[in-house]
Amino acid sequence: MARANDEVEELLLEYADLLSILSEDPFKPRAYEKAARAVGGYHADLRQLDLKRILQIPSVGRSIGEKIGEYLETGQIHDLEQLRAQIPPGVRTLMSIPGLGPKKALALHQELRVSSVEELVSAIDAGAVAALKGFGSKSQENILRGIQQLHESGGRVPVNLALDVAESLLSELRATRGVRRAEYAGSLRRMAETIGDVDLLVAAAEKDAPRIMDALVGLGAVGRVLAHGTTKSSVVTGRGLQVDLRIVPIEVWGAALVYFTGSKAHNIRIREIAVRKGLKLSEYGLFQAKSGRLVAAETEQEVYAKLGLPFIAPTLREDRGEVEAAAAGELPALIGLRQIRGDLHTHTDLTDGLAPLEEMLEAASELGYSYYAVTDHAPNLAMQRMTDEKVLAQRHRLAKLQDRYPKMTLLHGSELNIDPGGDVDWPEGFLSGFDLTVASVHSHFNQSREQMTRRVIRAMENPHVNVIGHLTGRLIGKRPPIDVDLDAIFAAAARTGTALEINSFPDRLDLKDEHVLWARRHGARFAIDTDSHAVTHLGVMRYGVATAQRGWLSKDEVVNAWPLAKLRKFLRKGRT
DNA sequence: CCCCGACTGGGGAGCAAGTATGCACTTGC
Repeated sequence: MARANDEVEELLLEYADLLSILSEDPFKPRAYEKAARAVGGYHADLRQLDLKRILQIPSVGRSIGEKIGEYLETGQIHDLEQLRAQIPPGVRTLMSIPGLGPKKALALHQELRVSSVEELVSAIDAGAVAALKGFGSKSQENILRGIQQLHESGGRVPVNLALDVAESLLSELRATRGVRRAEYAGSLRRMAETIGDVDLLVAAAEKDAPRIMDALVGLGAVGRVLAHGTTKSSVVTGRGLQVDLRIVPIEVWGAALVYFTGSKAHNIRIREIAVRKGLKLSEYGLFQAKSGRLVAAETEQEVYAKLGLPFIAPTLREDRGEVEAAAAGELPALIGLRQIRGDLHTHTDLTDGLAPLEEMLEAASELGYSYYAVTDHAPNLAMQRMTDEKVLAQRHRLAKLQDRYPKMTLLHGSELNIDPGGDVDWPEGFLSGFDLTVASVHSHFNQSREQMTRRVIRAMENPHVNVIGHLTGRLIGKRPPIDVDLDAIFAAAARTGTALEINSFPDRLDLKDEHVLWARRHGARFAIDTDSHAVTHLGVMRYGVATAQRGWLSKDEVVNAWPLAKLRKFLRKGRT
């Protein structure tokens, strides 16, 4: 994705890392990190901004602003090149090994001339690392394990997998004597798209803590124990996922939950508010800075309230402006799973789904939906072997099945294929026979940015295309997103009355949270769909809803949270 | 380095665990 913001974000992060290795001042790299995130998450494209406007981006001051300007003009940053000349790229990679920070990475580079992961392994094998001050045999073991872990998974797993692990561990912990409460926190509670490690939080009395920790490390799913303390332990599951457990007194449950849910950036932000109010916030509570008197700790609501803020939903806690919005009383009324009235993108075994129509409908009706769209693939995706006759027969069958579901309106649709030129299956006359259509890119992913953008916009301009399915086509960890001008597409979506899908599949999550945030600024509408190919898939809706929450959506912006009449009007796209 | 509230400089989150070291430093959250 060639958005200048993303490029600059990456360069600033690299600059921050190199500074943290070379510089004594810890605040300097932190300033670059903060600016990097601010630029990456900024709504406007850097290339459209002059220096004056760039300086208006929060956390970007004179020095960083000039570097951004230099990059936009010349394609590189002189100061960064200088740092790169001092530190080989491999040294930065060393810092991604768990247990190795900037100080130790620098020591390895300076003392042993180690500048890559491979060289580090050789140095350990040769016994050179053991001779180094600050490294012992245990450090070496940890480093070697860290390298292995790094190679195995890139370190992160899809959110659904982490959730499964967390829920099964929690149910065992909750059955342990002395456990008053047990929840997951961290990026999982914020429902980030991938999870690096699972954070579990348990409330228990101090005397029970050692036994609970022993219970955790003894669980069947636990493979390796990284740390085993009385209030804090870390283990790795058999499948390589790290799980951290903290035990806190029940009296400070709320403060601890806030703290361990994060994000780090959100915590720093609310801590700053505390400091300004003469308070001190930690995982043990909110205190008067001077007297040390406890102000709040039992519930998250109390902690936020004493900071002068309403409760902020975990999915918003990314320091994307939620603290400011909360302070101003302008938090969105977030969409919730219960507000979803139907699914608008699903398949059956008529094409590549696994379950017959009847089974899908039965499962959908059990979810309490008030409408449900069947959208099997259209003929142009040849491998699906769809024909006009088959799809018309399905429509007839669906109409007959409607009698069984007095509370759920059955909608007949299709997932159309957007061809390289932006055309879709079937002429207008045939398309008008559907209640709705979803149109998606399924091939020719490598078109130029211009072609791809034109292609998608052309599809949106079709009066019979209602939803753009999984816009970027990414498969997390497998296939990169297509290269398109998202800004132009989001604007066209709003203009043409075409909904943007939030595909709920955990390996897609497409649009992703940042795109949702971006698209809603254009006034776009969204459809949170499961793209179900089996009965069990209908349940992934929760991940799409979480993504929508992370994109600040309220039900007004989500077409499948609308009553049927309002949805139908939207689907007409201004046609009469 | 950025931000803020000043007016030329101060503060930036704070804690536990682990490791190596001899009570301090690094890392990670």
